[in-house]
Amino acid sequence: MAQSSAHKALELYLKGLLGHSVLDDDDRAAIRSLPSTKLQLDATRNLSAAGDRPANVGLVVDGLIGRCRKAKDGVRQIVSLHLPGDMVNLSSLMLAEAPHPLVAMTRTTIAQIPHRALRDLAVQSSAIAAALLRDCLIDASIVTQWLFNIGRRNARIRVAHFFCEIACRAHAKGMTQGATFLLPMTQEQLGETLGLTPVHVNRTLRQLREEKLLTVSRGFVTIGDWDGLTIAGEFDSAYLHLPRSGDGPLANLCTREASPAAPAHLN
Amino acid sequence: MAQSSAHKALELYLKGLLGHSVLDDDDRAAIRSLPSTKLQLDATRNLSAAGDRPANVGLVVDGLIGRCRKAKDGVRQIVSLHLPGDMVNLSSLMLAEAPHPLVAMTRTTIAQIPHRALRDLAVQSSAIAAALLRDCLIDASIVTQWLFNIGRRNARIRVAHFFCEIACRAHAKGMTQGATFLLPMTQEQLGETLGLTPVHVNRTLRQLREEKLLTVSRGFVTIGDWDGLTIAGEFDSAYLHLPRSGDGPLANLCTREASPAAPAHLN
DNA sequence: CGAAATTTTGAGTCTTATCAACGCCAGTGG
DNA sequence: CCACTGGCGTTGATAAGACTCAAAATTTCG
Repeated sequence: MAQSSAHKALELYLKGLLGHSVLDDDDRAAIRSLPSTKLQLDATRNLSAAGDRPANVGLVVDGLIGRCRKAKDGVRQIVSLHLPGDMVNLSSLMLAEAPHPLVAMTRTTIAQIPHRALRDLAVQSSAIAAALLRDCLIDASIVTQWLFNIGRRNARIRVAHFFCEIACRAHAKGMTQGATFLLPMTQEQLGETLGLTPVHVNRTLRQLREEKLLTVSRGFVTIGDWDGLTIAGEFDSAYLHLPRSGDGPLANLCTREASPAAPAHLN
Repeated sequence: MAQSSAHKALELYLKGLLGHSVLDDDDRAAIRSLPSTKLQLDATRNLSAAGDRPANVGLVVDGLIGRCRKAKDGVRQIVSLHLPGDMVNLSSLMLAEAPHPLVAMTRTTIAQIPHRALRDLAVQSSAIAAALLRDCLIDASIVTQWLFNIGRRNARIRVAHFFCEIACRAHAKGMTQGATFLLPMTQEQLGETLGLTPVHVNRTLRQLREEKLLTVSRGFVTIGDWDGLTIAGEFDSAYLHLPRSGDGPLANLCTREASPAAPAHLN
């Protein structure tokens, strides 16, 4: 199972790249055969730095991982979240930076891919280089959206928007079942992501539940009213750069405007 | 003056690239001779979108410009600021995205550089490609820092941190005179940048002024106590990826820890 | 089953937002 | 030269949203 999961994650990652970039058969094969070594991150749900001067990028195989920044007093802000099939710290390939510590939200396994291997690929194939770069830029686009949300929107909009985003991203990876998907985060971790206290997250979730928009229970999110949630979250998925509806069966959740026809999968 | 300023801006931009990347003489010459056309942005200090599907990137020649995101109700969040010698929308080279509207904080002139020209350069020289990429990633690093600040820090820290950052960036470009530099932003624009209301910005600035840390008047910022300001702003310039102290006379403002010896230029 | 973590709820406080008014300053036009 | 104007900065009063502290209820896990 270990080896096969890393393959599955690479396949997922490749699928993501194909959503915004064109890669020929050689490129695809090269990505599929990228070498990697497994790394298990703590079941303790707590902070765990992964390498101080990373010589690897991480591919999430299983679980859920975030990058975070920490203030001296220990307060944290999670600045990005990575589902299985997402790459973490890809930018470390090109920019030597003090790596943001990683937080595993739950027991998480990562396939570490050596910088060396990815660099070789990027040199061989400019299409792969471009695809990786776009992946970085999309990450940045998401951070920008989060900045907007936290800077200008109240707790209810923030929380609703967040679940819209994760729903879209999970759906694009085929990780939703109907209107439900797994999101193993505590309310404290949600707070660290959304710039809120856990108590306020709790109250906001209650409010959204009472409005029949959304239920969160035991790490599972169930969306009760997709249209309502996108309106509550003022959500427009464009910044995620997912393929348009025409591009595949998975895309119809994430049309730019929450079109009435969209939430077919939410029944 | 028109033509020469564009040259000066390119020179400044090149200097910035050299802070984190190695470029040989050919590369430098190629960048210096990049073609551009001037664009004047409004003196009205208000929103002005620059091109819907940009075929250019923008190089700030003069003035101050921001990217922003806007909510339906018109509330804005400025997600990045660009001083003269900074590139705007560089990521549009590689990622076709709904361009963030640009806001000119004051009368601003931009040298528009065609995508085509930059792409050619990047293809010719992988060193240039890498340098441009790093520039994008540094932008993203700044956005991430802002996300942290807005998500987790109160108004006083945010404001102090912001002025530390701008001081460092202006200083790296040789745009400070002693402890003073130009920052032609209204308090409303500061609020849109920091996720605060203009009224609260005003009160926070007063507080910092009373603490003798900082004075803002008529678009000029004067730092009264650099060490105090970095402490108040919990500032560590690492995320800016400016050259270290050893790399040149301009760098000593921005040592990672606000070392007692650092603020030589602030006297 | 019991311990620890997490979620939920309540009460009170604080930071920040909102609303409103006034003063200052630069530019304009008589 | 001066009144007028509009944008911006400043200040006050009040309200709202989010935080803090605390404790109880629930779930998770050994």
